[in-house]
Amino acid sequence: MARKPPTNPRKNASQARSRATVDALVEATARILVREGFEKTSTNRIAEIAGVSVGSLYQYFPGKEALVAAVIDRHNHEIMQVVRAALTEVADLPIDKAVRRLVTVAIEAHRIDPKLHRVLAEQTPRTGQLADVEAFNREVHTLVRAYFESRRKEMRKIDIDIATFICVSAIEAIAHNTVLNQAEMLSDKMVRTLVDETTRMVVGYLR
Amino acid sequence: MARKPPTNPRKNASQARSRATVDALVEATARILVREGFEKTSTNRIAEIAGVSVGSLYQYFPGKEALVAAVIDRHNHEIMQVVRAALTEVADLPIDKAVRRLVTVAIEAHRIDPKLHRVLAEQTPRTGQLADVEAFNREVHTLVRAYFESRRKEMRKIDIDIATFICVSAIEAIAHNTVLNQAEMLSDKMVRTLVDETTRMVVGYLR
DNA sequence: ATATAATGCGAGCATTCGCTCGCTTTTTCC
DNA sequence: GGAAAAAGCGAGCGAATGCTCGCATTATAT
Repeated sequence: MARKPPTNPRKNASQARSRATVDALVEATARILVREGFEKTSTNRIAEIAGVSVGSLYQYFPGKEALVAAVIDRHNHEIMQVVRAALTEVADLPIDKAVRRLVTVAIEAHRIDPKLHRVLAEQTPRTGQLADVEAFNREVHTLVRAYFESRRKEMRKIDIDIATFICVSAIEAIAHNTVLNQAEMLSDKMVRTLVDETTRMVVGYLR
Repeated sequence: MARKPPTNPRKNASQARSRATVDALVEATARILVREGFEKTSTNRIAEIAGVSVGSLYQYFPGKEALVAAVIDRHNHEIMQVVRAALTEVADLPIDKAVRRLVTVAIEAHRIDPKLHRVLAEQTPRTGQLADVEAFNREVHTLVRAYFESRRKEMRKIDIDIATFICVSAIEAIAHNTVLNQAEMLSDKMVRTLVDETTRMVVGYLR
C-alpha cells in the first residue's frame, strides 16, 4: 500500500527483484537498439521486451535517454576493463611488444559487440554521455601516457603528451575503421597484417 | 490556378524565387542543427526560420530527413573540394612535402565549420547518408592511393591498399580529434607541432 | 499474522510533430 | 491584359510516443 516516489527523481534498486528488473530493462534497450534502431526504441517497446510494465520502467529511469545512457555506460565499462587489463599486463614489456598488444586489444575491444558499438557511437552525443566518454578517453590517455613515460629510454626525444594523443588517435581510428567498415569480412590473416603495419607505424614513430 | 503536385514526390526548383526558397530552407536547417540541436529541428521550425511556410517546405523536400541530408551533402561537397584541390596540387611533390600538405588540409577541412561538422557527424547515420559519405571516403582513398602508387619509388615495399587505409585513417582521426576535442583552444603553434609530428609518423611509416 | 514498505502494473492523457489540402499570390507567356 | 502555370501559404489532422497515476502484488519486519 505504498506510493511515494523514491525521493530522488528515480533510481536505486535495493531488493533482488528490482535489480533484475533494471537489468532486464537495460538488456532490452540494448537489444532493441541493435535490432530495430534508435527510432523504434520507445519506452513502451523497451518495457514490453523486458517483460516489465512502463510504469516500472519509470520507477528506475527518468526517461528513454537514461536507458540508452545506461547501455552506453555498461558497454564502455566492458571496453575499459579490457583496455585496463591490457595496459597492466603490458607495463613491463618493451615498446614494440607493448604496442603490438595494444593494437590487438583495440581491435578486440571494438569487436566485443560491433553492432551495438556502432549504434552507441551514433547515439552517444544525444544522451549527453559525451562527458562520460570523454572521461574514459582521458583515462586511456593517462594510462598510455604513464606507460610511455616509463619507457622514455627506448624513445627519441619527444613531447609525451603529443605522442600519446597521436598514437591513441591513430590506433583507435584504425581499429574502429577496421571493424566497422570492413564489415565482417575480416580474415584473421588480414587482422594480423593490419596489426603488424599499425605497430610498425607507431613504433617507428616513437623511436 | 494550378495545383497538381510536381509529378515526383517533390523536387525541382526552376524559377529563381524557388531556388532561393530551397537555399533558405537548407541554410535554416543548418543553423538550427548547430544552434538548437537535432531534437529541436522540426520541419515547422525550419520553415519558420527560413521565412517560408511548411507547405512550401514540402514542395521541395519529402521530409525532415531530406533537409538534413541536403545539409550534409552541401558540407561534404565543400570538404571534398578542398581535399581534391590539395591532392591535385600535391601530385608532383615528394612524399614528405605531400604528406605535410595533406595533414594540414585535413585539419583545415575539419575547421570549415566545426560545430556543423560535429552535428552532422552525429546525424549522418540516421539520414541514410552513410552510403554517400562512404562514397566520399572511397574517393579519398582512391586519390591517395593513386598518389602513393605514383611515388612507389620513394617508398619501401608495402601493400598500397593497406598503407592507404592506415594513413588515411590515422590522419583523419588526428585532424578530427584535434579540431573537436581540443575545443577552440588551438594555438597556431600547437597546430604546427601536430602537423610536424603526424607528418613524421606517416612519412616514417611509408619509407 | 499483520502492518508497512517496496515493487510492479497498464490504460490512457497530453504533447509533439510530420505532413496535407484548399486556397492565394506571383510569374510567365501569348 | 488575361489565362495558365509555378510558387507559396498555414490551420489543423492524425499518429506516435513519452509519461502519470491509482491500484495490485510481493517482500520485509515485528
